[in-house]
Amino acid sequence: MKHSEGLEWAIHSCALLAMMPPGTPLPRRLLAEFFELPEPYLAKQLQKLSQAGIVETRRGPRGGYVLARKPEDITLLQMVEAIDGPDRHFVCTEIRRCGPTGVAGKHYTRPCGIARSMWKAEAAWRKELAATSLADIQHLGMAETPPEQTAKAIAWFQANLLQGETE
Amino acid sequence: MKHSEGLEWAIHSCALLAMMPPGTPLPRRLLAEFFELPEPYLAKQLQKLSQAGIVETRRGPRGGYVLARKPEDITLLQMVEAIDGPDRHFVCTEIRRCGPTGVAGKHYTRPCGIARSMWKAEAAWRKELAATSLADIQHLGMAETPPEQTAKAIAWFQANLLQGETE
DNA sequence: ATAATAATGGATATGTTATGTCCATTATTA
DNA sequence: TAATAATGGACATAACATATCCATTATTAT
Ligand code: SF4
Ligand code: SF4
Repeated sequence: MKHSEGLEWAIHSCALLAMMPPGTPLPRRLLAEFFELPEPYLAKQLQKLSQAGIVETRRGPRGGYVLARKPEDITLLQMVEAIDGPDRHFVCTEIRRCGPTGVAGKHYTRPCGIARSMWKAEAAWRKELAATSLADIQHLGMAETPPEQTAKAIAWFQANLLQGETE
Repeated sequence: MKHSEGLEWAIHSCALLAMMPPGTPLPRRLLAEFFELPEPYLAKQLQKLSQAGIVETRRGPRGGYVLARKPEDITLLQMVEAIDGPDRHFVCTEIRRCGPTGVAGKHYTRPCGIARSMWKAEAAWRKELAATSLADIQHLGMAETPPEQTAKAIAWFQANLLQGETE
């Protein structure tokens, strides 16, 4: 019971896209290089973000990924569900119809106290995620990160984007 | 990202123990038979519950598992952590020290906005689980389950317990 | 004491999912 | 037209959940 690593990568990618000046798509090659991640696998996560409508893609030269909406309009829940799916974590397998005593099956057809309690807790989790936007995450990060840090990262990307250009 | 099936079994086992009249230990053989689960694997989950101090064990004939505390004093969180462990679901792998730009590593040493937002949501989940007791779960279930259902389950166990006796 | 019951914990096997890689295709731009 | 870049399917590998087995220890009844 832990989140996939791909989720971490996806959120980080979004956070990066959010801090780039608008109108500059980042190709996944640079994203992978920046984080030192395996590019083909990162591609999977970015595809999921794309399918979920969180990022937009530009194909061809000077293409890459851009946020589809403003950071304020992208919630943590949307990113999490894009990668991990919308399914509940606690699954009721009906555990052989809740006991062998025949009658059981008839009456336990609706979710019982166990499932509902677990799902209620998940709802609290989702609510918190839905209340957090990508912009909120940025602000939290800013409070701890010196501004020149952000500038350096942006500069790195712009330099590497240009490199492909001039050669 | 979903809970192990073992968790479902463990909670169900606790719920059963809770509705049994006190002082009657249930051997795992009957628990497994009741739910039609593989006994050796269910044993693993019960061992975890035992190690966590949620159930107590009686070895030998007429032995089995009993709740270690009153249902009001056993929370859902305790059961979940007994099975799935206390670790956080979102793990920060430091993702190559948060970027290649050298400086990054120095400043990002503390959890950033991403990790803290994810962990905040998990805290909400845990809080909800901690606020739910085994007794609460029982009451929720009672509201939907006819009383004769419970009686039948108890009777089934007592009959099977006696069976071993008389032979 | 002895035999039977029952949990324990280590070792091991199997299956499923997450992780990682590769490639042919499509779309876009210079 | 050539180069860039995302897409999606197929595939390989690693990690983990699930499942089984067995020797051991503790307890109770006889
Ligand atoms: S008791 Fe509840 S959680 Fe368990 S199988 Fe039945 S409906 Fe599902
Ligand atoms: S940015 Fe935050 S979540 Fe990501 S690796 Fe750094 S501290 Fe961990």
